[in-house]
Amino acid sequence: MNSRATRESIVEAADELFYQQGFEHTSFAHIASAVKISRGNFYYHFKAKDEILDAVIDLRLAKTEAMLEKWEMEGEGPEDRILCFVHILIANWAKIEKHGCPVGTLSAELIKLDHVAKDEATRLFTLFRKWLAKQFEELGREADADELAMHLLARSQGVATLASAFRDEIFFKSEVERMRSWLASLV
Amino acid sequence: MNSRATRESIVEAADELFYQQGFEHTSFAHIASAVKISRGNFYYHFKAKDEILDAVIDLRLAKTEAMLEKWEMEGEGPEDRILCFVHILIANWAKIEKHGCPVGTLSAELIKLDHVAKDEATRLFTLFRKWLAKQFEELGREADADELAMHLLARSQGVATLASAFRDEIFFKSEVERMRSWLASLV
DNA sequence: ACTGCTTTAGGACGTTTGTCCTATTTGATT
DNA sequence: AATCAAATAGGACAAACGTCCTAAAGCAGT
Repeated sequence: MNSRATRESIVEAADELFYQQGFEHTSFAHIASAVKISRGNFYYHFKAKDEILDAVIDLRLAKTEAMLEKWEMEGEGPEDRILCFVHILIANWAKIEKHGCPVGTLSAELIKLDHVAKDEATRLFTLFRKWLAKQFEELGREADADELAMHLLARSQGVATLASAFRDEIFFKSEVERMRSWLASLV
Repeated sequence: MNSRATRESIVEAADELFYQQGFEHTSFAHIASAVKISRGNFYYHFKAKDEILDAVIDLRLAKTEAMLEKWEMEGEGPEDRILCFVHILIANWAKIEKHGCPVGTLSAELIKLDHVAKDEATRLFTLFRKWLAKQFEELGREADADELAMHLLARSQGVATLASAFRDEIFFKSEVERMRSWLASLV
């Protein structure tokens, strides 16, 4: 098989498993059996486990960038685009309930492990931060755009954490509604 | 040494280490060297690692209950007491920056591991939830007391997550200020 | 068919993990 | 001083971990 194709299957399987069970708890054997290749073959594509983590983060960064660009096209105005962000929470509720927010939980785990890639993981947050700030600027909030972006980001994180701890969809949806009305109150 | 005293040192060392490096990443050897006892001696006090986790959660539950009771005495009114909650964020900033919120990060890790004790960890959240709801009731918000409690809890979680990812004390304090003015707007 | 590079399989390695076992020490009671 | 349960130390154990090595298979271009 093509080297690139195998590499991509590894990264995608690792991406999924890191999200579902965490980075540290996911072993090479686990990824190998998911991709259906031998353990030894790994080291042809990656020199170490940390390299897979880097590749996974890069993949997530790329996917996120693509998603944000899509919203940039779709949303008719800045408020509309920010609502796109709020609505991924609802769209991904089933996964969030089971495994939390993919950005927040990875970042938290790497911070706890004091892993070298923890700042790389934070870049995922930065992507959303910058994008949201841009929307708030276009909304006429040049002065506090970044502050508002961080505020919304923080609320999403909190909602994801608590909703998955309590497995409470009612709370989840009521908080999303709260964010919408908060957003409406800004305009 | 007294059996109880040793047991307590183990639990306290484990509590600290679980917070600093996570439950899974902390090994028996690590706890043992912190308490300065032999690895083998562990199994006189605990049958398995999970039992230490249970003991750690129980310890945190007890400490939290004591703290909430203290606030119940100290705070002059419900608003004052809720402010006590908000202010632990500031008081614990140094630790939060390094290791996140002790409640949220443990809960998130156990959820990710799909660990049997994950619901036990959620009880820590429940403690704060019930206590906050009680304060909001006394504030005259009987109708939506629990919703407000969860809202405040979620915001604290989000702030802790983001502040530790970005190591940003400015954002941290501005969000705490935001919570205070939100609280004031309720009265 | 042959060659040479790419890709894979499978096992060996040294460590570390949680767990268990047994011998020894400690300390209170007689 | 003798006794005995409580408490500890230290090593043995299999399993799992990340890593490395080598031989074989796949697959082009000639």
